[in-house]
Amino acid sequence: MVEIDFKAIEKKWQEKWEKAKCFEVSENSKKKKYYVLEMYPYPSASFLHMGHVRNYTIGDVYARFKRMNGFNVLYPMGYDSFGLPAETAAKKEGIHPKKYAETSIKMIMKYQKALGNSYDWSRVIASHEPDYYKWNQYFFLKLYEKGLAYRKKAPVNWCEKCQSVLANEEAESGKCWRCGEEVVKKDLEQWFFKITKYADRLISDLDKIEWPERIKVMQKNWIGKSHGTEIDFSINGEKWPVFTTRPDTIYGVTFLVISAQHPRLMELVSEKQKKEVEKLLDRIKKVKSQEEIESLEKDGVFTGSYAINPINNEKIPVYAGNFVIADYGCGVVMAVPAHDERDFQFAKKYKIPIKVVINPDSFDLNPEKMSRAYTPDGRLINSGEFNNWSNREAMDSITEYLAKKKLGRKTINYKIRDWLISRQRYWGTPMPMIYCDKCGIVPVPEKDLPVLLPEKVDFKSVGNPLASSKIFVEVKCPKCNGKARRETDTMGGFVDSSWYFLRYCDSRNKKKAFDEIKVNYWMPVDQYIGGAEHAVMHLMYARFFIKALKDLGYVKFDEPFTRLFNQGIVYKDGAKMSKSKGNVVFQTDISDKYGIDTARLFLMFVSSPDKQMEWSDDGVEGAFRIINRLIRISENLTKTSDKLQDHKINLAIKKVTEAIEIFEYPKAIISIVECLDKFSEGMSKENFGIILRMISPFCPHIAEELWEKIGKIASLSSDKNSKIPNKFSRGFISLSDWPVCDEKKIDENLEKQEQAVEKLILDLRNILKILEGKGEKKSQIKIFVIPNELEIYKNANKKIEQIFGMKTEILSIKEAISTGKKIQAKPGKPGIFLE
RNA sequence: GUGGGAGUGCCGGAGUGGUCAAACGGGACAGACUCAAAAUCUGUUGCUUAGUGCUUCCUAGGUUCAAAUCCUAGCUCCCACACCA
Repeated sequence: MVEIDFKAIEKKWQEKWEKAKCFEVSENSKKKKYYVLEMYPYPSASFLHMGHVRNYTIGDVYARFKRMNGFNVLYPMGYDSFGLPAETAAKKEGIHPKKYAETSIKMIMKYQKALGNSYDWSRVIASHEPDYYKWNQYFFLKLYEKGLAYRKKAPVNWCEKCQSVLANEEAESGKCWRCGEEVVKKDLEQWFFKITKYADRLISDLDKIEWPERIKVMQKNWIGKSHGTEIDFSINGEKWPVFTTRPDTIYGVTFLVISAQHPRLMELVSEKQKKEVEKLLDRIKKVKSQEEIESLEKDGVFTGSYAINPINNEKIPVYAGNFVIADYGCGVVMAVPAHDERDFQFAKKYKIPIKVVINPDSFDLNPEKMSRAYTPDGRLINSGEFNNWSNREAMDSITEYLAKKKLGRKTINYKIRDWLISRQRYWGTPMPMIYCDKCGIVPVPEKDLPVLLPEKVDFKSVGNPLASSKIFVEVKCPKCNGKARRETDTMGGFVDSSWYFLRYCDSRNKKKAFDEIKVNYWMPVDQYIGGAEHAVMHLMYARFFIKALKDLGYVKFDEPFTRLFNQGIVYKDGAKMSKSKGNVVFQTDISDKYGIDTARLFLMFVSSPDKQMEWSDDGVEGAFRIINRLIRISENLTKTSDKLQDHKINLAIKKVTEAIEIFEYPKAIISIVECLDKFSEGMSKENFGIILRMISPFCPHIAEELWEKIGKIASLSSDKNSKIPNKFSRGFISLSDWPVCDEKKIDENLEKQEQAVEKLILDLRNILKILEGKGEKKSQIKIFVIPNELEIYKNANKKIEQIFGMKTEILSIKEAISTGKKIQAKPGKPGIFLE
C-alpha cells in the first residue's frame, strides 16, 4: 500500500477551501437557508481535546450534510472571550486579560481550522471586542428605556472566591457554578433584567420548539409557575400576605412561619424573644458552611408575635424558621401540620397543636395519634361553612370567599427570579450607566457608545480593578455636566451569549448590531448544538433576550433556536474529559498518527452523538482501516456496475440520508462501511462517487482528495438530478450534491436472494466442519431446491464452488425424487447432499 | 426525597412484539499471504447438531400463539432538581 500523507492532504484542502471561499455564504441565494450553530466556546489557551473534537464534528457533519442537500448553510464560529478565567489568569500570571483572550483565540482557531470544519470564517466574532460589546450596551439601554433593565437592592448570591455576585441560575445548590465555592447572601444594589415578566411566554413557547424533553422540563421547573392564593394574615395590626397552594386547609392553620432570612423578620420579634431569634440566625449561619443542607432538621423559634387567621379569627403564633425560603412567595407560610409533612415535623418538634381539617373517606383522623401528615384529598371538617365539601372543590370557593371579603386573592407565583446581570469584575462589558448626585442614575447617551473598557487598570487591587481606575470612574454627568461617576460593575457573560447568533448574521456591521433583513433571513437558528449544562442558563437567557428584542421591534421571531441537540460528554477514567482534571486526549494525539479524518470518523462512529462516551483508543484503528479501505477501492474502480451493487448502493443512500438527518451518525457510517465491505474488490466509479459523497461530511479531506483523483463527477448519472449546477460545485465534493436514492434500483428480491444464498453457504460450512471432525471427505455438492425457488439459487453454484472448491450443482428436488434419493427440500431451505 | 434516563454477549454499542443467538466496531482465536512480521483477506468467537435442538439480553413474576422489546415488583447505575408552602 502506498503511504498516504494525511497531513499534506489536510493542508491542501483546507487551503483550497479557504482560497475558494467555499463556505462563505450570503443572503442572496435562491436556496433555502439553514442555520447550524454550535455554542460558541470560551477560548482558553490550550489544545483541543477529544471532547471538543467530537462537539465540533457533530455540527460540521450536519452543516456539510445540509449544504450538500441544497441548503444555503450559515455555519459560523466565534468566541465567548469575556469572563473570569481570563481575569484570573491575568492576576496570576501577569498577562493582561485582553492579551490572554487574544492569544487563546489565535490558538483555538488554529486547532479548529485543523479540524477541517466548514465554518464561514469571514464572520468570526469575539465578545470582548468593542465592536461587539458596544451592542451589549446599546441593547442594555434599550431594555432600560422599556423598564426591562432596572437597579434594585436585593439579597443576592455572592461568591467570595470570584469576588462577584452571581445570578440565581449560576448558584447551583448553593455553590458557584464556576469555582464550586459556597455562595453567601448579601444585600447589594444590582442591575437586573426583568425575565420574570416573560415567565409565562417562556413556558408556553416551549411548545413551539423541538428541544429535548428534559431540557424543556428543566426550564419549566426552573420557572416554577404555580397557581395559588394569597391570604392576608394580620400580625400586630398589620397585614401580612401569605402565599399558599392549599387554601382548602385554611381552617387547619395553627401557626405561621416566617423565613429566618426575611428582611422584615425583626419587626415581628418581641424584645423577649430577640435573643432566641438571634441564636437561631447564628445556627443557620453555621449550617451554611456545611456541605449538605439536605439532611437539615427543621429549626425555628417563636417570634413573640401572634397572627389572626382571617377566616376564623383564631390567634396563632408566628415562628421564624429555617425551612422557609425568603424570596419565594411571600417569605411567610401558613402552617397546616395535619396536612403538610414539613409543618407536621415542625409542630411535633415544638409541640404546636395539630388540627385536622381533611378526613379520608373511610375513617376519621385522630390528631393525637398521627405519625405523619395526611396529604391526599378528602372531605373537609372543622371548616365552618365548608364542612363536608370535597377539599378539591373547596379550593376555589374558599379563595372566592376570601376575595369577596378582601382578605385574599388568587395569584400565580413563579420560582424564577429576575436575571441579575451585574458582576463586580473587570473583564466584561461595562454598564453604560452614570451616577450623578444631582440627577441620579443617568444612562450614557447612545452617541457615546461604546463605553470602552480601559486597558490600564491595577489588577493587584482588591476587588474590581475597574473601581480603582480614576480615568474610568470619574465622568461628567451627561445631563447636568456636573461631577458624576460611572457604574463600575460589568455585565455577566450570559448577556454576550444571549444574542451572538444574531451578530453572526451581519458580523461586520459598524452602524448597527445587525441588519434586520439579514437577521430575519437567517434566524432562527435551525439547528443548535451544545451541552445540557446550559439548560437554565444560556438557553433560558437567550430565549428571554430574543423575546425582549422582538417586543422592541428588532426581530420578527419568538424563539432563537428551533431545534436543539445536546451532545454527550466525553469521559475518560470515569470523569469528564477536561484540562483541569488532566485526563485529556488531545486532537493532535490522534491526528498526528492517523490524520484528522480518522479522528472525526472514529468519534462519530463509536457512539451516538447524544450519548456520553468513555474514551478508549480501541477502535481508532478500525476507523483508520475504513479510510484505508476507501483509498484501496478508489484504486480499483470499474466502468460498469451490476444490479446487486446498484441495489446495495441505493439502499445505502436511503439509510445514510435518513440516519444523518436525525443525528444517528453511527448507523450512517455502518451503512457506508457495509458497502465498502461488500465491494472491497471493486466498485463502479459512479457508485464509488456516491459512497465518497456520503462519507465526505465525516472525512472531508480524504473525500476531496479521492474525488479529485477519480476525476470528478460530471459523468455521474445521479448528477442529472442535481440541484446544484456543476459549475457551482467548482470541483469540490464539499459543494457537490448529496446523492439521490434511485428507488427503481432498490430490489428487495436481490436482497432476499443474497440472504438465501448466504444462509445456504453457512449451512454448508457447518456441515463440512462437522464432517471434517468425523474425518469424512466429500468432493461434490448437490443442492436440491423446490421448483419455484430455482430462480433464487440459480447462480449460487458459482459462488459455492469458489468458496469451497467443490463441484456444485443446483438441481430441482424433482430430480432427487427421480433418482430415489431421500432428500427433503423446504421453502427457503434447500436440501443439501454431499458425496 | 422528587423527576428523568439506563442496565444487551470479553468490551464499546445497535436493536422496542415475531424476519434475533441478537447489527456494526474493538478484542481474542484459527487459516491464507510471507523466510518472518506488519498490513490485507477469510472464518470462528453461548452450548450443541449433517444444515438441528437447547439455554440467553439486571432479577423475579405476568400479558401474549409469540418478548431483549409490553406490564408489575425489586436490585444497580447515571443525570437533573432539591425543604417552592
